[in-house]
Amino acid sequence: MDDLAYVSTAQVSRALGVGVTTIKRWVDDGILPAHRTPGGHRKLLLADVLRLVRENDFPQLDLARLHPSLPSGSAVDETKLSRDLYAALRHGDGAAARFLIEGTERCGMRAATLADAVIAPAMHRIGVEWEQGRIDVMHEHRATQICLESLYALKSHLLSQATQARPVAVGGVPEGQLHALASQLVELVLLECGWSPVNLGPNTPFSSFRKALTELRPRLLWLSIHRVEEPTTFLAAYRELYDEAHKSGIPVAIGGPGLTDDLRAVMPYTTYGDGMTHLADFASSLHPRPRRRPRGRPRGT
Amino acid sequence: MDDLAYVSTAQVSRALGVGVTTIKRWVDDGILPAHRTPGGHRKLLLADVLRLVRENDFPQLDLARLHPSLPSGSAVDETKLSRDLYAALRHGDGAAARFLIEGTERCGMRAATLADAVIAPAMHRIGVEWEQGRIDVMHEHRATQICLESLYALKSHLLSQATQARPVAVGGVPEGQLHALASQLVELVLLECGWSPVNLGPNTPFSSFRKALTELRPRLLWLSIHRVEEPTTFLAAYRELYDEAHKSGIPVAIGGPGLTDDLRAVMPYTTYGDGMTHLADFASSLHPRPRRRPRGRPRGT
DNA sequence: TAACAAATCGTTCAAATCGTCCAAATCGTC
DNA sequence: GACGATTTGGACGATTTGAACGATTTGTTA
Repeated sequence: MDDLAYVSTAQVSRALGVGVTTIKRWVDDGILPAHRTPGGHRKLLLADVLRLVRENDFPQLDLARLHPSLPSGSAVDETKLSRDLYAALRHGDGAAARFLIEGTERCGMRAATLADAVIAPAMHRIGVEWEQGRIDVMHEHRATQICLESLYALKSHLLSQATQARPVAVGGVPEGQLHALASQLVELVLLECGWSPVNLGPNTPFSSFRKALTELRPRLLWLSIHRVEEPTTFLAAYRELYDEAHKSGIPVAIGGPGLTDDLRAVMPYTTYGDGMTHLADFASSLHPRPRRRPRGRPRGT
Repeated sequence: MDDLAYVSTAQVSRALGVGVTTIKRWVDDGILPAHRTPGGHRKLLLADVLRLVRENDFPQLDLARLHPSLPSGSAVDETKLSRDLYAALRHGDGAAARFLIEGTERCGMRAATLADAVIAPAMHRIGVEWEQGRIDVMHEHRATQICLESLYALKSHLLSQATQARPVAVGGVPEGQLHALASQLVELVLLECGWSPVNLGPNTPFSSFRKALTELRPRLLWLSIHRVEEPTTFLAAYRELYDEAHKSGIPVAIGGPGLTDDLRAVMPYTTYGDGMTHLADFASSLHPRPRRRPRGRPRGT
């Protein structure tokens, strides 16, 4: 993996839940191997720390803190990540999948990219294998549950950093629709864009969305359409909802594989996107986030 | 955030009202799990301590000494908690609800108690208000989503204490059923009882449960039945599933408001419970956790 | 290149924890 | 209630730990 990853004494001390002085002493006593910079700073090899911690019974508060935040950008191979995630989901390895998905945040990957370039391809492959009869619905459900779990964990992370007043966005999956995964991804993306998403979840009637418009006064409405059973009734109910949103000046973002070209041609909407990246851009344009520049030495932590 | 995940033997001894030597002995006897520093100091995970306090009836003097955020008094008023949770859910205050639900873990409350005495009553009141037309489905969905989110966060906490090999349990909500909340609670309860739950989620066909039996070889199968649309087809499919589980010696635990007395009278099952406390007891009996040796003189023989 | 903030260095020293001993308290059984 | 087995917890010196200090190194910004 990242064989050449160095970590500092402070990082290790935080990860293991002991004091910095103790880490220094362990290095000096030869318990932990370390290299030295010409100036005398200790540089511990990540692999050494992990190995020693696992082999001996060292305390391990949060080994995840040891993983170096890769330089944001092209250093992360999304294709490989997606393939690894697929393999983990295929075998029901929840721990591995969680590690992969939650690791993307540390790598600085955007939630929209995680959705479009990692999770979507992996779940698509699962779906294809299911259609081909090579796996059971069980495997697809298990994979979905594992993804959901990881997404909730990511959301929890983002929520803990939530700060000022955020505009409200409301959305969900209309009635008859079951797939909660997409809506959960939307929630994550909007959260990252500075919104305060209210996910009404799967199987929500159109009337409830209208109710939410008047009660929550959102500045954005999203709908995830996975499949449309009866286009006629769907269209009628949707148009009613859209009209009400339009009257209040609330933009409506729709997406999902249920929106065929034919269907979309007769649907009014503010924006349509076949991916979360599009949604993220649209949401950001509605509510541009203030950005700050870090000062000093923002490495590590 | 979780900076104080590790506690010392002295802290635990003060919190539980026992001597330091006793804590050390418990660790050495494997009653309390702990890591060791290279110097020999024991490092106890706060979560491990809370779990043991929760599962056995350990003395619980003052948990606040373990962590400033813990409540000073050990008496937790579940009724008040449930009422507060209801109010938070009713108004869509996700942050408050999360705080209440996730706080129960720190109070040493068992997951089953959280489910039966806190979440179930609160959601029941929401359901009643909905039936009376005083709130919309929207509010019920929003409340469910908020609960789900908090439960996932709790699960994440429990999962982070990755332990040894655990027996596998499989379960979910059969086809046509949408309520994921109950199945999520089951997952949490089983996790706390030392199992490794695989939740197949809502809307899972009976055939997939059978598939899971042969492929995952679980030692427990759970089914959450929220509503039964067509008793005849339901019964036929269920019986087939039960027979297969029975042949393999896998116990079947069922529960949920969909199981009326009439229905249950013609259903075979290993155990039925109208609450998570019952399930927790049953699961613990199947897979007893390490306990202290019985006192007194060893039996003759 | 110079300036600056943050992180790390080496050192000291008080506090906490270790392992071990043994007496007192507690429990199950007779 | 008496007995024996077991658990408990205080005390001891030896060891480990971690916070504080000023001096130095490191990486970014101007």
